[in-house]
Parts: sequence; C-alpha cells; structure tokens
Amino acid sequence: MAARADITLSELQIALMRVLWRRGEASTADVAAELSDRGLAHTTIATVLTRLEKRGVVEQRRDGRQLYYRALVDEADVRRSMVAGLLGSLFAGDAQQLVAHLVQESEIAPGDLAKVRRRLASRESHEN
Amino acid sequence: MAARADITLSELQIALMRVLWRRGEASTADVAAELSDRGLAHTTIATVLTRLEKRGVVEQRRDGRQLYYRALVDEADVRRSMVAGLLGSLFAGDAQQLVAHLVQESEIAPGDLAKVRRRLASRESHEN
DNA sequence: TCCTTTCTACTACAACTGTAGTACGACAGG
DNA sequence: CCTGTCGTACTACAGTTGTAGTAGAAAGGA
Repeated sequence: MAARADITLSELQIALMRVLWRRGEASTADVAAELSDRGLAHTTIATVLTRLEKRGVVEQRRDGRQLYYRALVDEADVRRSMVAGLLGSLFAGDAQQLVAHLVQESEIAPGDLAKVRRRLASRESHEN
Repeated sequence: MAARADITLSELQIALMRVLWRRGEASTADVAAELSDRGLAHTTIATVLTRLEKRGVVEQRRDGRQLYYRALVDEADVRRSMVAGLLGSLFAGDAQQLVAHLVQESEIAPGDLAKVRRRLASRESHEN
C-alpha cells in the first residue's frame, strides 16, 4: 500500500528502514541497537524515526512508554522510485546504459548478466 | 580530473551539469536557455552554478561581464559515485540485484542484457 | 550623455537533514 | 516512598537545496 511515486530517502533513512523491513516492527531501541556501529546518539535515531513518521513513511505504535515502528512503504517501492530517479537524471532514462556502466565499472561481470537472466527466467514463467 | 570519491548531485544540479558536459563550456545564459522549460528564474540558475563553483564541481571563467562555466568532474565520475551510493544503500552492494530489479520493473528487457554485453564486447576490441 | 537592458553579487527564506542536548514523565530497585 | 534510569517530546543548530528578489555595475542605443 501507499505506493507513492516519489519516495526518496537519504542513506541514513534507508539504513533505518532496512531494520524495519527486516524485522517487520522495531522499537527505537531496536533500531538504535542495530545501528550502534554508527556511533549515533539514540536521540538521533529517535528524531529520524519521528520525522519519517511525520512524513508518512512509517507508522508508529505505542506500547507503554515505548514506540514501535513499522514501514509503510516496502523496499521495492523505494528501489523503484530511487532507481527511476537516478536513471532519469544520469542515464537519460536508458537502463541499458546503466547496465553498461555497471559492467564497465566492474560492479558486475559480463557473464553475470546471463546469470541474472537465467535466475529470473526460472523464477518467472510468463516471460519469453 | 579531480575524481573525488563522493560527488553526489541533486537532480537540478545534474541537469545543469549535463549542459556543461554537452557543451564543454557554457555561460549562465546558455545554461538558463537550455533549461528554460523548467520555468526557473535565471538568477536561480546563476545561484546554483555559483554554489557548484564554490564546491569545486565546476570552474568559472570570466569574459567581460559574463561568466563561463566548465565541469571539473565528468559524467562518469558522478555516475560512479551515485550508482555506488545507491547500490550500497539499497542493494547491499550487489549489482546483480540491481540488474534483476531493472528487469523486473521492466526498465530493461531480459534480452537486452545480452545486447549490452555484446555491445561492450565489440567496444572492447576497438579500445586502444 | 542619459536611459535601458543585462549581468553578476549578495541576501533571503523555507524545507529538509544530520546530529544531539535537555526536560519531563514513568518505572523499577531499594 | 525515593531515586536513579529510561524513553519520548521538544528544541536547537548548522549545512544544503530550491527558489528568487534586489542592488549595482557595465554596456549599448539614442
């Protein structure tokens, strides 16, 4: 639900969301614990979470004194809009160029393209 | 040159840069003219250009009263860092997942993967 | 020379972000 | 009951971005 077109999140925001996506629901403390390697104050985490809530990206549930958060957009939604954004502004909307870039920058090996295709083919059946 | 690691630009900034990349050098007016469909005031263009200059992303040359700008980073640099950023935060650094995403979201057809690979292969042989 | 057009420099301001401190209420251990 | 701890709410502040107005200088036309 709530597959809004434009869901652009910052790196930190995505990091928090990833915790929610993985766990389904998480308290502020849970999120802070998982991101403890960043050395952020827990109030920082709380602030970002509150802002995401205000923005409608996550929802908040209260249990006693604690707040539990749950994502309102899924990872695919965010990927969709952010990849589309990058594609549009830097690759003239041409995904082939993006793939070519990945290969040239050695982010992916040419042979892996076939691998991806095979993997997808076996997963989907209405494909040619 | 100046292939700094982190060159993250906003959509608007990229749009300005694209003009510079295409033309090599362009005055504020040139850039404004090419982006006139956005309905921005030319002072807006000038402001953004100045900020990019301050940030070291472009350089400025003065000719009489006019300022001419020239990119100090090339498109590949920006693509590199921005794609890497997206890859890292949203795809766990796994480019195969990104390619799979592109196919699944119909940004690219499975058959095009082979096409890209072929295209790159033939380019490779011409490469000096 | 004087008025008008054209640029740039400077200033402004609202959003959003990263980051965190402080205050205050609730709860658990003595 | 008292006190420290914990968690949230609120406040703060600097940096970036989008957006643009205004002032002042320069150049051009009459």
